[in-house]
Amino acid sequence: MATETDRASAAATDPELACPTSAVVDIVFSRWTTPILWTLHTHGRQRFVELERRIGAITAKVLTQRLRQLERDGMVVRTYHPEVPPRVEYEITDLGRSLAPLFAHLSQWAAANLDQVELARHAYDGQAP
Amino acid sequence: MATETDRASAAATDPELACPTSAVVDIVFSRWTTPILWTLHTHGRQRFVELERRIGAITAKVLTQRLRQLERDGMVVRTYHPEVPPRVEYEITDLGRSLAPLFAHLSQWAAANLDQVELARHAYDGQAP
DNA sequence: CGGAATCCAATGGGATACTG
DNA sequence: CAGTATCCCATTGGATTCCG
Repeated sequence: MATETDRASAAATDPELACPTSAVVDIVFSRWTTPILWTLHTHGRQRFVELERRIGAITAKVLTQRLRQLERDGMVVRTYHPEVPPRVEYEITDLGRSLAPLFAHLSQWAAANLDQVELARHAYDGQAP
Repeated sequence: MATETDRASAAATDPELACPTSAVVDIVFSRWTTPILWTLHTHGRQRFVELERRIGAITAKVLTQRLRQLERDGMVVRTYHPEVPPRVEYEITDLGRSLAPLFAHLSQWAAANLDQVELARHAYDGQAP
């Protein structure tokens, strides 16, 4: 709900006016979302702890938050198994999988240009400390 | 400088271990960077105030910060003209322009799938408030 | 196990005022 | 004009504890 409210407040404070990609960025490129989607994509359906361990540096709290957001955006499905101990599994959806070419494009750009960024940084840092 | 230090601390706390695209995300998809690059790409070389006005909601402080970062990463060149009043022009570099296909891919994905995200959100919000 | 709740420190970003 | 400096608030994220 609150669709037009969202849009209104977003248009008031967000960069969407100046850039048509901003909406996607907020959905897909929030912090930790790419590692989560990547892990779910490459390792398939898995439990909460598995995700936690594979990603490594993330805390349980933040992982939960990001998974909730991804679930709400339709990128991930959460399956709760009422057992003892409880078991929860996460899986990437077709919508989430549709990002795969985009991610490939991204890592391709990285492979081709990341060293140029490094060079630019060294040049910038080395001229006026 | 501090390259290996950067890498070490990044590997300790960042999601790079789990996702090869994280490095790019930090460079390209930080807040406000896509509107800035988009504006520079579509309107060409322009002054600080022009950027400020076109992007709209951004403050001068934040715009300066982001421009500095983009300059350091080699995405933007800053040209200072020592006049009165001073004049500063910003322009996108070839490296920055190399992101154009990626941005196109992004907005293409948005056009095709953003409504699905909306639907997922409504479904999620409408089931268990 | 998979969280939710609480507390707390760090960071980011806005508003304002000032300067070369 | 193009910032820098300062203050301040809101949000984020970490650590910890507790629960079904």
